[in-house]
Amino acid sequence: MENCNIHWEQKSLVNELAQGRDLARQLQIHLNVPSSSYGTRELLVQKIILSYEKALSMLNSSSSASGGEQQQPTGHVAIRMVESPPHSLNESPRSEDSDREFKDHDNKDSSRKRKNLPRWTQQIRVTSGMGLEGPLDDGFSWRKYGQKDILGAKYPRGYYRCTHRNVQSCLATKQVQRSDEDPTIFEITYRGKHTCTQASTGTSTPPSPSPLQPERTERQNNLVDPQQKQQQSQQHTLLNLPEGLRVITEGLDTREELFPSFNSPSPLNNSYVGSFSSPFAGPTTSGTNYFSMSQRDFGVDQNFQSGEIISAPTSATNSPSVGLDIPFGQADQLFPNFSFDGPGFFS
DNA sequence: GCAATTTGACCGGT
DNA sequence: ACCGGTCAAATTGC
Repeated sequence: MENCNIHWEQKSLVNELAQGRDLARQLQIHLNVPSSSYGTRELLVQKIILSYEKALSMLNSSSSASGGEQQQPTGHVAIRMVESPPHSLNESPRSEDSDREFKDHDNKDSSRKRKNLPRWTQQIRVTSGMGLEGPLDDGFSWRKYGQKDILGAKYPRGYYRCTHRNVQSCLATKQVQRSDEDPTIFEITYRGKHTCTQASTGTSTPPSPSPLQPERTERQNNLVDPQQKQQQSQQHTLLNLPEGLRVITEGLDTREELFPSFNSPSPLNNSYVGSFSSPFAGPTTSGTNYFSMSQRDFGVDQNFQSGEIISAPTSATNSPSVGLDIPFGQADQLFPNFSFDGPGFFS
């Protein structure tokens, strides 16, 4: 008897999710149609949100008997995508970065300069209580290779590259800069797509959380340094994280599909379970859309405890090497955990 | 002892 | 010349 009930609920849930997906598709179409009005889009967004909210509530009521704190405990992670200035990317053959190592060898024809690599920015606000580990941990293994004081910036900028750069020539890098105004905000600029297969490393990278060490040049001892400790998960134990994830997509008129999974009927785990969180919770971003997603299906890092992620896709270019890539190829990087490999990371 | 981080130097673009 | 990004030797942590 109970099974029937559960089945029914599952069906409803799937239904709801499918509806949300369809709505999202519609929205995508609308985004591509310039004639589409904001109102229409807004409506679609509302519908999507509603749909996800329903789904989430179903999940909450039925399963998740554990605690029921599926919604939004104390922490939130808000992601804000802001379209960044066009940044005319002239594909000048010669470009900035000094990859001596690569350059010296045989870089003549391979114009795969880092300039051509996709690039976007993510702003993360860390709310009290949460270690910075959370938002700063995006599921990838980064290795710090530099730190620089930036002109006009109060805090130094950290430079990170993929740990597997040498072994797998993964050119992904990122920069972490703390906002001087809001020390709770970290601006993380990603560059390049991860070509490495991290999760498979035999040696389980210890999730060794690097202790938060204060930067030397800092003036505030309150805040911790942008230290990334990533851990690759060999097993995507998709724990249902109680955290709520607020995604603020702002000015996302990029025709690019940031969320390819939304419209791709791929049988994979595209099942995004999400719900809309009441607007009150959100910052002032007017005209932005909030998604609150439970992380269960995203395998989102549990470290995301509280904090807001305000992300802004910056100029991105297709990586020449990966012709068939998603335009921005960032969906999987912005939300590395959302894809397949959930950071199994410790507990 | 190894691996990651620190930190000053170096390099290239503007 | 300045500035941002990277390298690599030294240092630190595990």
